[in-house]
Amino acid sequence: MSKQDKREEIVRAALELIAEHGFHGAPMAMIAARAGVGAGTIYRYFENKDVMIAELFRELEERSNQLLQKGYSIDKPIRERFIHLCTALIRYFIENPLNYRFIEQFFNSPYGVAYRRDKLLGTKEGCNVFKELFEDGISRQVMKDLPLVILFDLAFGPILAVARDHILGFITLEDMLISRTIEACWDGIQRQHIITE
Amino acid sequence: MSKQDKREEIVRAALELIAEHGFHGAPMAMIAARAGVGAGTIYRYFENKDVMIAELFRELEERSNQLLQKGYSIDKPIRERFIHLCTALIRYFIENPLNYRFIEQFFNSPYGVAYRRDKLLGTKEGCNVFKELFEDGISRQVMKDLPLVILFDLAFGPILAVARDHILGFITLEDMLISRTIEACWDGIQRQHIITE
Amino acid sequence: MSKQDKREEIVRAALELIAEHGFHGAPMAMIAARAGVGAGTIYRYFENKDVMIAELFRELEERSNQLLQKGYSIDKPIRERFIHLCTALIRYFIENPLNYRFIEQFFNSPYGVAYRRDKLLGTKEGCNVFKELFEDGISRQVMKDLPLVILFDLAFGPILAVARDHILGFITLEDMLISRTIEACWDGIQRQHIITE
Amino acid sequence: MSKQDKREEIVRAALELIAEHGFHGAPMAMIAARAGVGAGTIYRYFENKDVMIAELFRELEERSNQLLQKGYSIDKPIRERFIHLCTALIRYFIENPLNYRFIEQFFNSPYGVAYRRDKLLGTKEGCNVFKELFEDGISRQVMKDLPLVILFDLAFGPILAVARDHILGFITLEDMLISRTIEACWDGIQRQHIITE
DNA sequence: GATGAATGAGCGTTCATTCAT
DNA sequence: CATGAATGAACGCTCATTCAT
Repeated sequence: MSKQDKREEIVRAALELIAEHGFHGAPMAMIAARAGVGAGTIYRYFENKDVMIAELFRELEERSNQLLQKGYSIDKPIRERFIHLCTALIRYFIENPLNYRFIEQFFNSPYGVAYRRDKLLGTKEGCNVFKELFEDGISRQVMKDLPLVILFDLAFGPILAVARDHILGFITLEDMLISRTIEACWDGIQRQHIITE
Repeated sequence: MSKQDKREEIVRAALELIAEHGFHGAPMAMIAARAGVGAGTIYRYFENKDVMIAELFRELEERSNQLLQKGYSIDKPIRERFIHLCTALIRYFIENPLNYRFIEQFFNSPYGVAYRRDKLLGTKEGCNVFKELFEDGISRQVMKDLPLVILFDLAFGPILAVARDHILGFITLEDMLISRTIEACWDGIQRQHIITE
Repeated sequence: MSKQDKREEIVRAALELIAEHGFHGAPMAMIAARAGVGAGTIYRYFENKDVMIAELFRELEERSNQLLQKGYSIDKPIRERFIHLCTALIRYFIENPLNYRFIEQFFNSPYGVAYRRDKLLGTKEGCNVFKELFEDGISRQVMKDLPLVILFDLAFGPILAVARDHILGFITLEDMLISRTIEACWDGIQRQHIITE
Repeated sequence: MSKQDKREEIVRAALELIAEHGFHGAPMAMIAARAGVGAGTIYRYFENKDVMIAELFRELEERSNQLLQKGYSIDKPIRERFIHLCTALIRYFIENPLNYRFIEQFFNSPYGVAYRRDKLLGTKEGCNVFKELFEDGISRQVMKDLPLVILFDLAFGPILAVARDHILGFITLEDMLISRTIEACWDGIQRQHIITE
């Protein structure tokens, strides 16, 4: 097995086990066993468990970011762009439930808080299409003029929640339902128009 | 210290430590120490750690449910009822950040999944004002005709998210912002009217 | 409940629970609960758990000794006396399985070793009919001229074993079988006669 | 220290401490300390304490069974075979007092009861020379026609008892005494002949 | 005197990490 | 390098004993 393969195997095993059993239910020895490597070997690739988890997340994020970009164009209308991104995101979660579960674990942990702090407040910019979109949406007066953080919450709150509920089997998200859910999110985010009875 | 006080201290200590460090970061010995009691004492009040956590959640839930009901009337319009409940909920979280953090931990754990399963699918009814409200909203054609689970996600997703972000210091939710956020949630949930440019 | 009654209840509860679950499976709190007294109360009657167990044994021994003496006469032939005592002993065990189980536990523990040391080597004499019987049997040349300890083992070894196996349900000791078992013990202990084909 | 040595050390330490202080008086940490290994190391060799004890017993049993078979022939007379086995057994116990004490502890515990149940009632046959011998003895009308269980008790009851008393220092079993004790056991078990004064 | 809540040392067991091979 | 056996601190939990009421 090549060095790269070995790393790949460790990452895969860790993702699976953490997604299935949580951080605390996935001992390093078990991860090593599933990866088909020695327990000590993991430490050649990752300084320790925390670092491994953080790096794993980073890799998932990168890959999912690339996915979101596919077919995405900054030239299309805000609404279309929003729907495109959200749909892609839900699809990604539904098709990769392990990834979803891992990401969920990650966010609901001290790692996640630090990560979000960096993302929202820090200078670690550049990579976030959503941020761009929301800033665009606000400045063009298509979206509500709310703090960015809240727009994020209005979008990601429901999206993560429905993905979770689908994965847990509480609902079945077929295309129509995904679409209607995202429309609802959009309704929450968009600047409301004058309404006539 | 009276028996009731001791239990109170344990509950407070557990809540604090679990909120701060998560279930796994809050060993029984640490909880005991913070409560100012012996390690064995906790087991006079709770059968084991799992039971303690479940009971703690149940108590929080009960108290918060009572709070939500205050000033709530089934006779008022759906929208008003929705805003009342959501506002009360966000306020409760903001004013009791430890409770929020604990509840968050609880939901993001096997306990929480089982709990949600009971709540959403099971027959364990009666206590949930939100469920009532959403069913009412759908049948009166005020809310979108989406599965209950999704309406829940459209409401709680953002609410929990903004509460978290406030508690983490990413935003400051003053009254106006709370109000506007909830309005946005409502926009997502309500059936959209015919719009004129 | 009178003081004497209370003590009685504690003794009964301790006997039952220790017989059923062993010394380590019978916590003081459980004994107190079954006796219907407070946990601290036990310590008014017994200095600690060890002392309680020792005293419990002493009481059982005394009562069983009295039972063995019933209908026993030093004037009857050795063989008859042996059979009388052994039969009474087996009967006692069978009819009081809890007592048997407790005594067994006691002997198979540090207490039992110390007790036996006292009984066999020490000066703590006087109360033991068996010792008298065996010494009598040896001096009258009816029993084999073996060390007292070994005669004890030849008699009690099988008796305790069959009682145990009856209580565990491995055999059913009806009268005939008891009688034949004791005869076999006697055959082992008695001086063997000249044999003709 | 090699892997095999380490296991050996653990087994030795466990045997010693359990023999000396009983199962409950031999904590895993103490066993580890005496074996000169870390506490967790034991669990690399044994799933848990119960399994360790059971396996330890199995190993002792196997070795002692092999010992008993040495020089044993099914073609010799019943009596001779009986004496051979019993002598070997007592010798084994006397020369390995720790093994004796451990085995005693084992039998006087839930493990032992289950084991005996299997051995006596179950179908787990094949390995037991004594059972074979007794069945042979009965069918050839050399031994008393008593249930197998009782024959076991008549033989093992005294043997275990004298071994114990030797180990505890209550008697000293030199060859002659061993021989005479076993003869006495045989007298108890054998079918008695017609006797002339 | 009687109580039973409180104690905390001690238990069996786990697991992130190290390091000799 | 890769390994996986070894480690030991830390966990959840029990229970003999104490002592304020």
